[in-house]
Amino acid sequence: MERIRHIASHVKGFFSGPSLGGRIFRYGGNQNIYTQGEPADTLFFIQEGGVRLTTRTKTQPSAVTAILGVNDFFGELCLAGYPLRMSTAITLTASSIRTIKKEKMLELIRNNSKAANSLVAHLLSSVKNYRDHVADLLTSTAEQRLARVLLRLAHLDEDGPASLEIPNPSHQVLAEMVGTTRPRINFFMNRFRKQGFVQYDGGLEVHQSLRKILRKPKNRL
Amino acid sequence: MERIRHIASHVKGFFSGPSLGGRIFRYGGNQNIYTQGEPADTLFFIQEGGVRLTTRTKTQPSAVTAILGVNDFFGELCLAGYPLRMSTAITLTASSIRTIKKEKMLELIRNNSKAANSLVAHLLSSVKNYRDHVADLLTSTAEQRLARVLLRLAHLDEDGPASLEIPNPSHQVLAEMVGTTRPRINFFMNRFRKQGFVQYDGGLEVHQSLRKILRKPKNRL
DNA sequence: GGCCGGTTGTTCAATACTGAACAGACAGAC
DNA sequence: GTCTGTCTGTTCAGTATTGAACAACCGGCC
Repeated sequence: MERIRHIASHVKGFFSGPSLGGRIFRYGGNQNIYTQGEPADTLFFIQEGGVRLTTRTKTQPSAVTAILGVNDFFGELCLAGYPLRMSTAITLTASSIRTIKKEKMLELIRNNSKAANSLVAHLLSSVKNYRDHVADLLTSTAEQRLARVLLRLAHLDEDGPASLEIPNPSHQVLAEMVGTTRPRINFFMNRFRKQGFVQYDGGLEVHQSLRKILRKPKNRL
Repeated sequence: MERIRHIASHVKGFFSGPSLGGRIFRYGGNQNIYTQGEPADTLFFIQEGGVRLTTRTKTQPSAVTAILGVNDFFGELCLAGYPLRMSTAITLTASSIRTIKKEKMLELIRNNSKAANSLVAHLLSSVKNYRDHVADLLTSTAEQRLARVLLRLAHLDEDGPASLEIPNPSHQVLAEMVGTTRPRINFFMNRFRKQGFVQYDGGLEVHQSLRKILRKPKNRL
């Protein structure tokens, strides 16, 4: 007799099933889904593609707080009663995204314990991701953070082992993901190219060898 | 007739009630609760005091990924099936902390929809906090991040309006919270003192005027 | 007393990063 | 075509930050 040992992957795919009845929207790359400050009463669920969440603050430049892929939620903060979007959601690539009305979701998690479990599982893994991201931001150099962002973007299309074409974000957007300036991004990208870690023929191609950067200690030219 | 509009504060205090039956432990300041890598099968809930979560990585210095206060959870990742602690939990001040067995918690959220709601509400607010933290790390200077950490620590004892005594963390720990080096912390603390933003007589006293630092643009000596 | 470990205070050269500026490429609008 | 906007590529002076080092202070301990 198996006891339930944890909330986990056996419910992870729950929201990709057809049981939700929400509508599905298709977007091109780099398209706005919602904007910070708009009224918020729906959640979104990524069926295909990728999304970035950007947060503006008063005095500071804007920052990309999350890079999301297939099976990730966003806009979920409206469940906690925030009436307005806390960030701006923009697609990274062509995406298909399911919308779920907040009320429908609340009803689901009240009446369907599988749905509740799935939501909790997602939120827990989301918390873990953010924690890792914070640890990364506190300890890594800008170069390493850029490497991580590129590898993350590459894995949104995950398959090939050696190298991957990725959605082509502008240096400005990369700067907001990494927390640095555009010239700095340009500088690092050139260096990555010279070292053969990325390639630039039409699209951008990220090699797995870029992982070397992550292991590099903080010094040296 | 009121419909339920969101999961929120009406269930936030749920876990501070006596209904859980978990044991309550008391700790002094700066005491280890659990260590990264240990087996994980309990959650913790802060009744009183404060806790920091620290993450070690292989090559990098360690980083403080969360500063938690009253009514916050930690150790919750075991619910998602991680068998080992992903970080080290250490008290900031004398604290009283309720432990809840993972199995008990799973049972609770299956059978008690109020408990499930409370957990989801907590996780959502946790996600929001992490998002804000990430945005902060991406856009602020080390000086501003230190100011934020000090203000956050001050609010753990929240009451007085003008200035607050706070638990006295070493410069080394502050460095791990801010993501910089100890000499840098020392430099900023001296500057804060000269500007009258903090005071140092026995304990550390943080004035609300420290908030000015948060509004300061990036330049100038 | 002396020793120890952990702390603060401080210096410094080497390195990382910012912000502003300017030029060229390219694509769509008119 | 030309204008406009957005992108890459690049330079640079000024500023911020690192990492290592050394001195001094303290509390506990033997």
